[in-house]
Amino acid sequence: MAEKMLLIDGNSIAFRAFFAMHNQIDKFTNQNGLHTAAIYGFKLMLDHVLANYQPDKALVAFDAGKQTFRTEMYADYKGGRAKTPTELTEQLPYLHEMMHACGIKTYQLANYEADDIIGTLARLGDQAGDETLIVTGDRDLTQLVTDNTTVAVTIKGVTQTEMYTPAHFQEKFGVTPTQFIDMKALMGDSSDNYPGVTGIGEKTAQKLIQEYGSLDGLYENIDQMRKSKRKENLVNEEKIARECKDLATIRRDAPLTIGLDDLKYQGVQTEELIKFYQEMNFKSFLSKMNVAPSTEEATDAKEIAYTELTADNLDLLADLDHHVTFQLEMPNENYHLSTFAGFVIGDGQKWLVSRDESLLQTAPVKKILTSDQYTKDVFNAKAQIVGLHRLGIDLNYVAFDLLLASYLVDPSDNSNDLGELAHAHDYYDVKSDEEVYGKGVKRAIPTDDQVFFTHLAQKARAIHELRAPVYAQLKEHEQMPLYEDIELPLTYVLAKMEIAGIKVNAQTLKEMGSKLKERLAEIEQVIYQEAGTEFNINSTKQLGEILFDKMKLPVIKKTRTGYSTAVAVLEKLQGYSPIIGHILEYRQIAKLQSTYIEGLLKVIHSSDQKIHTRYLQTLTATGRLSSVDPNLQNIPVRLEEGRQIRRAFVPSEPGWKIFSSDYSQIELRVLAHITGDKNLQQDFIDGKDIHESTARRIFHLLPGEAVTPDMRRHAKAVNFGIVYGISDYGLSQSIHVTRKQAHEFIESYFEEFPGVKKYVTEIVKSAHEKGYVETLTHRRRYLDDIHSKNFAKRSFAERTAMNTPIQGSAADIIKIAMINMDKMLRAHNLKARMLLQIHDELVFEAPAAEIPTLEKLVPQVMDSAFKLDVPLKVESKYGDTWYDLKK
DNA sequence: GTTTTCACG
DNA sequence: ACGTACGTGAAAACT
Repeated sequence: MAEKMLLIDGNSIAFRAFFAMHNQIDKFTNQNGLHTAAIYGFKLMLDHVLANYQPDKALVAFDAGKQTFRTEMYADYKGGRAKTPTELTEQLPYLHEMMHACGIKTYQLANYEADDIIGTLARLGDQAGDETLIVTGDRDLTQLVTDNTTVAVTIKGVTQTEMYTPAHFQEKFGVTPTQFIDMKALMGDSSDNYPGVTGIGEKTAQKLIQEYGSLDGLYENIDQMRKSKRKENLVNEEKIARECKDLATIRRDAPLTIGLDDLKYQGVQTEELIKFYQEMNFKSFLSKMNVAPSTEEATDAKEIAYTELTADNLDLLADLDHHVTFQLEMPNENYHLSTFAGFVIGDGQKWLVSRDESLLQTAPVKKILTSDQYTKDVFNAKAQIVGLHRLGIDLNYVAFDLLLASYLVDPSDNSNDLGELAHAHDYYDVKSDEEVYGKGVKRAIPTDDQVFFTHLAQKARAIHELRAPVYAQLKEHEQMPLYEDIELPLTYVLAKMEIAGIKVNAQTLKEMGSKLKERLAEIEQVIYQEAGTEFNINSTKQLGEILFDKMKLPVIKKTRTGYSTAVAVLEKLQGYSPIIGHILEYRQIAKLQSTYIEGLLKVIHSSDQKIHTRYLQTLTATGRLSSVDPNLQNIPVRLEEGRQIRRAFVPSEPGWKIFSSDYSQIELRVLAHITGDKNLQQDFIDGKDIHESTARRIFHLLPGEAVTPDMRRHAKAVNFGIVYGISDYGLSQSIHVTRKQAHEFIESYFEEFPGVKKYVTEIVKSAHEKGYVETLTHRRRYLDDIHSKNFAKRSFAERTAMNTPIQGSAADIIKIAMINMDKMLRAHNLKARMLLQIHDELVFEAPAAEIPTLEKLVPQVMDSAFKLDVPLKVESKYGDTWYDLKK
């Protein structure tokens, strides 16, 4: 029977793995100072391949040493290569050890390279009718491709590969795998250090082989070739070419001492692998296997005692300490709708668990959750508040929220899973939900009490035990005020907003929907006419074929997978055909229809005709909120057609209005404050139109001269660019000027605003030194790529270093305003409710009679949220729907 | 599950 | 020369 064989080029994969992880090389060492990055990367690759390929036979081939038959033939073969770093060579013996633990044979053969071992085995496999996959970091091995042998070459990192089949090979190189060897004979190989024929590179070699079929064919017909320097070289260097062909050819008849029968894949030897991981200090692999990192800790770490709480033993609650850990378990991440699976409550000594959420409504439990006599530690307080609210319980006096606090310590640690987050804190005595509940369709709460209750108790224990270390980190980062005075109080405010929800008129949406549907059908027909065929307009692939293959429109931009058909591209094609305009119109309407009409209709709660979004408080890298299920922070506003959607958002009570206040230019004001730039500050203090005054400065206008609309537009783009971490390229794209002009705008800006220039230099320098940047409230973001050798990655990190303090500080300010606003509404006994936050805007609903109060109060609270060196400006509007807002 | 596109600040 | 504007979420197509 045909079997599947996996052949791995050990040295080249180790090499790739080592350099893929090179920028983190110091992170990967074990207890004995052994470097382990290549071993780690190798295992990532291996797991990836095994999961996707599932071989019956497997082998990792290694080079035996520097001396091979090739170096005998040609002394300089692979000469001139830098010495392999010892940090890599020291890892090779352990790779053999790891492969053994993985149940995979390793092999090397004196005088031969790994390539030849693989070539020979692949031939044997072909003859036996096996299917073979070769994994390598070296493109040379693609010459082994046949109908039964596929070669996977790593692209970047180690898990991404490019699969070479005969067809793909042909497409890529325009020749067959065998012909490719002849190409190499002509063009040589600089990394293996053999020369080929003088003056012939890849393109010429390809052309010649395509023309003559092979090296032999070329030399048989060389007399007919017209006289040229190239012909002269080919004739003079025939011997070299033939030698190079020999060097380039991978042997398929190496004298192996093993055969196919020796390659059976044995599967993982679990105990051996665990021991190996522990020796290598591979914590993440260990935690995936549910094993603690070191042998001592591994013993019985998972054991935990718990008691099942029932209606009959509620008196146990009275014995609890007054500082408890609590978790209401909701299997669905949307806590507005999730079922309840059970809960755990305890104090570090004793853990009480139950599947019966109705026990929460009994007096003793309810007292603990609501009373100021008990402080509560939880994971995701907002989810707990909303979930308990649905059970009629007002959770209060939360002290520690593991999710929220961890996010402040490092916002990139933003897993919503308690187990995963604990693992990130090097705490392993708890599993992730995915491990216990499964994923996809198989996800389910375990029916086995032991399994479920253990998981619940372990989660609670993890919260309890991580409190001290996480608090310590918050203190070290000077983030206690951010946590205690901003994020934790904000959680209650957000919970209140989510619970309140916003009323949406389904009828309005449906009516708009049917009109849009008609228009879509019309435009669709027109497009089919213009294209001369029917196709799926939503498919970028099909659309690309129509526009660029069939209609031969010029290709403006390509994506990784094909033609780009994005708006910017289509706009450039406007003049070529009326179809472009129709496609743009179709896109716009289709977007409204699918995302906003149908999307919003799906999430209106039937019980109250409201939409209850969830704000994610622990997701963004900058400290902004995000909004999901649905996203209410991207409801259309810029174009009138889309803006109409807002007509459906209405007050939830008769006689009420929608009221909204937004910060004007908050990010530029924050920029003026943080940079201390006197010119920028003065413009804000003087209450100027900031884009206009920027234009005035950067275009050096005299007092009487007018700012043209174009000048203002350009200045506005420069201002945006400054906030984003400007680059001349980015600016040139946004305002359609040359890169040189964009560069001049930026230079001029920096001359006029020297404080901003100084800030840009200093924040990047500081980010390099510290590895992170901070906002006004000590919110922190780490920039791992700031030290990258990769220009693109490093540049991105540098722009981020500029942008994050600005975007993040603006987020801090509105968060403070929200907390203060919530207090004010209560202090003034107002019925008004805060419903939405859209980064620089707060949306309320309120009785008409309260509008005058809000018009004074909201701007007052928002203005004074944070004292900057420049004034904050707030503008308010109100109306009968979210669409109808007027000043 | 990933890619492309497009809605928002 | 490199290769992009900063931060998000959702839908649809494709693999």
